[in-house]
Amino acid sequence: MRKISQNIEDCSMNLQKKIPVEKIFINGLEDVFIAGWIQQVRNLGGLKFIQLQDRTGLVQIVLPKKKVTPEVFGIDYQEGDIIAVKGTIVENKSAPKGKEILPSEIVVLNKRAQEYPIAIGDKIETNIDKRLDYRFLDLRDRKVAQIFEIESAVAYAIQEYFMKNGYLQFFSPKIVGSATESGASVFEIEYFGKRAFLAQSPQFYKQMMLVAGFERVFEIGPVFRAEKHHTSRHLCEYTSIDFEISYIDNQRDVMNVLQGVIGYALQKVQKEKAQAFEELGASIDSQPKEWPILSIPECNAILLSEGKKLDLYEDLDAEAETIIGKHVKEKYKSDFVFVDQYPWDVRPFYTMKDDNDPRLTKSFDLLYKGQELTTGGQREHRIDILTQQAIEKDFKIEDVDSYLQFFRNGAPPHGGSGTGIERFVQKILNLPNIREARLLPRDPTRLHP
RNA sequence: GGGGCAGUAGUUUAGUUCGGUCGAUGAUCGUGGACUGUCACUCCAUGGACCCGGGUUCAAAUCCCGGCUGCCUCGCCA
Repeated sequence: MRKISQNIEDCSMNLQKKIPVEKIFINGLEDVFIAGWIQQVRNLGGLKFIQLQDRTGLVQIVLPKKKVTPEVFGIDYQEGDIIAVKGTIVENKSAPKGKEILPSEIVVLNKRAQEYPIAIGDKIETNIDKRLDYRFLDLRDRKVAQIFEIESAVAYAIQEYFMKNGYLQFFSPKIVGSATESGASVFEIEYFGKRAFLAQSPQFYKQMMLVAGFERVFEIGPVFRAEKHHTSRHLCEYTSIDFEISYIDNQRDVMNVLQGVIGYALQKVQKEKAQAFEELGASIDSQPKEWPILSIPECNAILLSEGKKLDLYEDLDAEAETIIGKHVKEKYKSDFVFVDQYPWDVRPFYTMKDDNDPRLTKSFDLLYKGQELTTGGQREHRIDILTQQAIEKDFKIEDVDSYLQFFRNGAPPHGGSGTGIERFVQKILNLPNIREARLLPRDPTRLHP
């Protein structure tokens, strides 16, 4: 026994064959082999309890002095130690869920070298910035880990939806040579003596792929924004879910895809991560079949009735988004609303203008629970109009020329959208700060770890 | 980029109003001990802190100035 605990190589246990904690009480197992870290030891003298945690859950190991070997009983177990346990499932009324593990053998795979630098669990809530400094330990808290179990499932559901619907997944460069889309907000880097930038969006590459003939493309990847915003909903680096499709009649086709993919992801994650939602005390409300669409003029009318006056050609501010979100929740029982026909003044030059009012566009925002989740719309594919619009937005033609080049050779009518996955997860779980939904956030002051 | 508030043990929190009673509170945690059914146990003992720099003063956790850091908020966005 002692030899084993000192040398894993000699261990008779095959660690890769350990059983996930969530699976030990199903399938009528009698003997189990599990491994994880010690979440807590409760020592009652002649009786000890170890709460053992692995990725999938928590289980109680019971150590009655008279029923386990002196070796197993005598080990100085501490919170954070990594142990492997062979044992028998025993039933006991006072055990959690009525079942616990009586160990025949315990191997300490690694002892902790210090106490935790942050508090894990419900007793004390450590501040978010300190938790982020020690994110690897913060994630030992199931409530934190479940956020990323959900994010992982969301990402997978989205990929699955797109793949099933004939989209091409592609990967665009994140080091780019020009920063035309939104000059002020890019990070500048040095690239072998040349100026380069971190991609602020895959926008141009998505469109390039459509000109190439792929018709339906998507990418889930990092984007970078050099904005010194101090808010609970912005990051300097986040993960963008982007898609772009050809042969659309108008922005409604983009909305349909968006409702399809977001709706699918919600439905799937709710089903597959039911346990996580339960542990987090979160749930997803059912949504109407058709998500409401409100034009900017319609939104203005609603805002006016709520006592808030906004210029027709102005962007919705945070307060306005909240009001609209509340309105559609009450009226349509929907957490989602498309705000359509955004003003031209607040949209990029490649946005297609509205057919009837050139001060509006064929673009929209998708609001989720009163906050902007997605921006999308139809893009201008006609080279002469696109060129004109670039000039209108004060671009020098030579700066956008490589982009305009796509459209000189024929581009189909097209559109698409971009969604921040962290914001999506934040809103699904009603997290107070987007940093909770980003594993290792980058903001204007945080660069580590 | 603007505005507001804050920084006290490993974590968290009281104390700052009105400088002295602070040799700094409580919880959690660590260490030592007791306990055979705990439920992020209980009980006993014990350990550990005023963000950094300058200033005012007989005296600074407390007041002033600067810096750094954090939180909230607005703008902008996803």
